[in-house]
Amino acid sequence: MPRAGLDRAAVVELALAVVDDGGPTGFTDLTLAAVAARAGVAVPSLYKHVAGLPALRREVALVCVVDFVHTLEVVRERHGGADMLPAMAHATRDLARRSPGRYQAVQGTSWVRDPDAGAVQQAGAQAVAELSTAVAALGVPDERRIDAVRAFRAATHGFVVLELEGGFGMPDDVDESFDFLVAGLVGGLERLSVR
Amino acid sequence: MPRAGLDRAAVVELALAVVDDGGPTGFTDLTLAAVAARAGVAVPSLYKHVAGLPALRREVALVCVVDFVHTLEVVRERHGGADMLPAMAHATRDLARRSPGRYQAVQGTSWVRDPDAGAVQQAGAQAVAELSTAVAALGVPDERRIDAVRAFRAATHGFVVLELEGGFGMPDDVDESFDFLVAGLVGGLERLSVR
DNA sequence: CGCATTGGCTAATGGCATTAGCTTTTAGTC
DNA sequence: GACTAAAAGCTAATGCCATTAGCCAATGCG
Repeated sequence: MPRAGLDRAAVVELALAVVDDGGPTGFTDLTLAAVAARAGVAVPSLYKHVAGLPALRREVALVCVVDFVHTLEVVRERHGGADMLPAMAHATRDLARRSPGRYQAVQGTSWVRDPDAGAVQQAGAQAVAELSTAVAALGVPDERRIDAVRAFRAATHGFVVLELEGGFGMPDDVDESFDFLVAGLVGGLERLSVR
Repeated sequence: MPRAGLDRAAVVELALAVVDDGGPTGFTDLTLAAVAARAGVAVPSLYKHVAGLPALRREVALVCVVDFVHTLEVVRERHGGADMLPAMAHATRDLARRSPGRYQAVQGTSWVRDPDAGAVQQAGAQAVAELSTAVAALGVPDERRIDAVRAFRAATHGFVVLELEGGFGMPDDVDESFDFLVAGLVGGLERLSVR
C-alpha cells in the first residue's frame, strides 16, 4: 500500500477545503472524519500530524485570521483617509460571502479565552490594529478610538452574521442595506472629529 | 421504582435550566444526556416527551424568543417616541448578559431555513415588528425602514456577540462603548427624518 | 543492504443520539 | 376494589465521532 504522503500543512489544507465546502456552518461541521475521508486515510492517522480536533481548528483559524489581516493590510495600502474604513467594511463582508466557513473560523469561537490560541489572538489583535488605523484616518479623536473600533466591529460583524444565517427575512436589497449601515457609521464617526 | 412524573413542559424547563447553567455556550452545549441527568432519568426516556434533540432545541428557542418579544413589548409600552429604540437596545443587551445561553438560542442557529421551526420564525418576525415600530417612532421615512431595522439589529447583535465571546480585548468600559454605539445609531437615524 | 523513523493501520474505549422492544406504573372503567 | 390499556420508564443495540494504544510496513539514510 502506497503512502498518502501527508504532513501537517497538507492536513490543514484539506481541513480548509472541508470548511470551504461546508457553507456557513463549514467550520462548526469540521470533523476529523471528514478530513480523513478527503485524505483517503483512516481517522487515527491524522494524529500523526495534528494533536487533535481542537488543535486542527486552531490551525485553520490561524490561517483564516492571517488571511483576513492581509486583506485589511491591502485595503489600507490602497485607500487613504476617509474611504479606508468603508473599504475595510466591504472587504470584510466580501470575505464572509465568498468564504462563509472561513469567516466563521475567524470570528466564530472564542479564541480569546483559549490559552493555547496565542497565535490566533496575536493575529486578531493585528486585525483590530488595522481597523484602529482606519478609524484614526477618519479623524476620530483618540479618546473615542476604542469605542469607534468596537462600534465598527459590532456593526459589520452583526450584519454579516445576520446575513449569512439568513436572518434578513425579506430579500429587499441587502447590498443597499449594507451601504446604508456603512454610510451611517462613517458619517457618525466623521462628525465626531468635527466637534 | 417511582416515576419521575415528567411531561413535555417539564423537559423543556429542565433544558432551559441546562442552557442557563451553561453560560454563553449553554445552548450549543445542550444535550439530551445533560437533561436526562437533571431529570434523574435514562436518556431514551426523554423520547417519550420530545421528538429528539433538534426538536427540544426548537422548543427551547421558542420559549426564549417569546420571552424576548415580551421584553420588547414591555419596552414599547413604557417608552414613547425617540427613547424607545435605545431602550430596546439596552433591553437586548441586558437579556444577553443575564442569560447568555438564552440569547444564543434566540439568535444563534438559523431557524430561518428550518422548515419545522415555523413557530420560532413567527415569533422572530414579531420581534422584528417591534423594532420596526421603534424605528418608525424615530421618524425614519418608510422607504428606509427596513434598512434602519437591519442596521439596528446588526449593531446590537454584533456588539452583544463580541462582548459575550470576550472579543473586546481590553476591559475599557464596555458599557460606555455600548452607549456610544447606540447614541451614534440613534443620531444617524434621527438625522434621516429631518431631511 | 540494514535499520531506525515515521506514516499508516486495526482494535478498543467512551460520549453522544437514536431506535426497538420490554416491563411496570398508573389511571380509568366496570 | 379488580382489570386492563395507555403511558412512562427501562435495557440493549446501533451508529457516528474523537481519542488512545499498539502493530506493521514503507521510506530514506548510512
